[in-house]
Amino acid sequence: MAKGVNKVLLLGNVGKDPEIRSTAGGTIVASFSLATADRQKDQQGNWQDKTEWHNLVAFSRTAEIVRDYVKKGTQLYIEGKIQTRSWDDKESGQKKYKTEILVNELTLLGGAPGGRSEGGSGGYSKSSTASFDQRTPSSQPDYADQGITDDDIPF
Amino acid sequence: MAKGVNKVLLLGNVGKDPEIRSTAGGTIVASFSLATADRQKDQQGNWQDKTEWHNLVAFSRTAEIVRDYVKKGTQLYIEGKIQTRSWDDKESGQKKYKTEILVNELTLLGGAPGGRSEGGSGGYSKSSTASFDQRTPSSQPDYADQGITDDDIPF
Amino acid sequence: MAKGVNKVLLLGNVGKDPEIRSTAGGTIVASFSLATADRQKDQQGNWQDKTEWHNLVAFSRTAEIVRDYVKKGTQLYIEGKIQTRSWDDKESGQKKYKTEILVNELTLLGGAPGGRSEGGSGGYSKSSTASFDQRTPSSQPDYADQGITDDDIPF
Amino acid sequence: MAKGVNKVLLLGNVGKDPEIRSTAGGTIVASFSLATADRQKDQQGNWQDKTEWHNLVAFSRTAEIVRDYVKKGTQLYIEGKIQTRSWDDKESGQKKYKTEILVNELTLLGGAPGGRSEGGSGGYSKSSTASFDQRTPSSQPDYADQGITDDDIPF
DNA sequence: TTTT
DNA sequence: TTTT
Repeated sequence: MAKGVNKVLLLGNVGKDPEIRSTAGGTIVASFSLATADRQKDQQGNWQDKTEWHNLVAFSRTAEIVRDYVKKGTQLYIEGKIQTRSWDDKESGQKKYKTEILVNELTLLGGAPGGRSEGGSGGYSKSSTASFDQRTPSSQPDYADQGITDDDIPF
Repeated sequence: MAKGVNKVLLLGNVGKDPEIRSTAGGTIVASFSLATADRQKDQQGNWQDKTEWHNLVAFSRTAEIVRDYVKKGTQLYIEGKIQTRSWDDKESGQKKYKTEILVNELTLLGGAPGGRSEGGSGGYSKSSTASFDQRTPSSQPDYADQGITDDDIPF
Repeated sequence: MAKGVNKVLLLGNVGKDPEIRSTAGGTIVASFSLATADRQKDQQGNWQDKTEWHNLVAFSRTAEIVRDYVKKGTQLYIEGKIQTRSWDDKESGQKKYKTEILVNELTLLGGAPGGRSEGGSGGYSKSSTASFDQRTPSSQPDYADQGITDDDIPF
Repeated sequence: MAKGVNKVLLLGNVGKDPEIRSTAGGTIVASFSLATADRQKDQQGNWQDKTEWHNLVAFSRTAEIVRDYVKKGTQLYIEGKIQTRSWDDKESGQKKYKTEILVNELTLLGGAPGGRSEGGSGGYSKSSTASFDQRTPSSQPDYADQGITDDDIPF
């Protein structure tokens, strides 16, 4: 029986090809960003588009679905929970925080140019080595860097 | 018509008395933290309680309700959206991020020791000047510090 | 300030072209059905698809969006609330109930064959006169039949 | 992987003591009604309270929690999905429909007069034989009446 | 009645 | 970094 509620619902487009890793214990981990577009009125009463970026993480079976079906541009509906991880930045000595959405459920909506029906055709690679999230500086909380073990997997 | 979905649902207890401020334009702003309790199985299969803390912010009418009815310990259900603000830390020169929940709707559930019907009796102060969230270091993004103007209010 | 929560989130496909009407007071009303697909394990442990049908109703601005962009097959995400209307069946004298989702927010996801960019091409009519929902017998609760006035519009 | 979304979130108070039954296969079934209060403006611009009643059903472990902790007046937050069952009314020969919320998750909020900490003291009985929902006429879809077998349990 |  |  739940004691509280911590639920997030997002519908938007994936910013980059997901990054797939494994923990020492063999659990698959998928990380990716999702953009949600918002239409809101500005001070002048004009409608403005505003994009909010979210950091998402998925484990195990959900991570496999992400690995197999999700890429840059994919339109996605997800349900998850908010989690904030913290760590000590080695450089500055400051405590740092990263808020992520742990994805529990996921519905593919297609919608991407060259979308999921594309079949992995040329000029496209899932094993992108490009840095996934430029917002996070060098001292970012990488699961590996933090010596994440399977104790940290939330189930 | 919405172009995406960015929705958060939280049910939990308020960590401290909310902090109430105003923008230069006179918009009331309420900031507070909310703890959501989670029960999940650990590696040994035992149920573990885990608390997740969320930073919430409310504006205008919703902020007034927070000011008038919400305090430390209040049990609350809220709906809102995720927003991440960023700023340059003056000390370290690093870019910093703070993820907050912008509260749109709020349902009071009572449940606080000496709850909302108490009427602000002794030993208790809403105008707490104590640092609101110890997790955030000295270089935290204060709306005032960042020269927040009414252009930043999201409506 | 809300006193309770009554929220519905649906993502699925529209079953028929929406039916558009107006109240005596000129409020536009859109009615349509939405199918949500579910995948669940049966007794033998096999995955089974199951479709659930929902009756949706939208008013005013939201109804205009439905009228202009939604048709048979459109993939849609909606937020709304559950409402059950009741009336006395003239034939049987029994009290009858119809549960509907009052749509507050709506996100178009395209996805229909000959989707929303089609532009109303041939063999297609919004002003379908076909009975909208066969599940409801002749004594159905039609807004007009019930002498719905603008007092009944929930805002 | 989900193919659609069918999600309901309710926060309100239980109308009567839940009705507890078992299927032939031994699955526990709990049925109860939940009232959600809404505050909305009427035509004159005055705030009006409006109560919406929902029929809820829970199975297995969730039904046990309902049996053990939920009674008339209990304040509850639930998550579930909408399901409409249909059957042929033996009397009138008409097809009838009943929309229910299948409860997946449940958070107790207490709040009831003589609430969940009461311990089942006198003058109070969970095994109420009183008709559960007066809105439903004599030809209501009872799980037993319909010869519900364990094939009908949705998992 | 939808859709994949 | 996405998308329309």
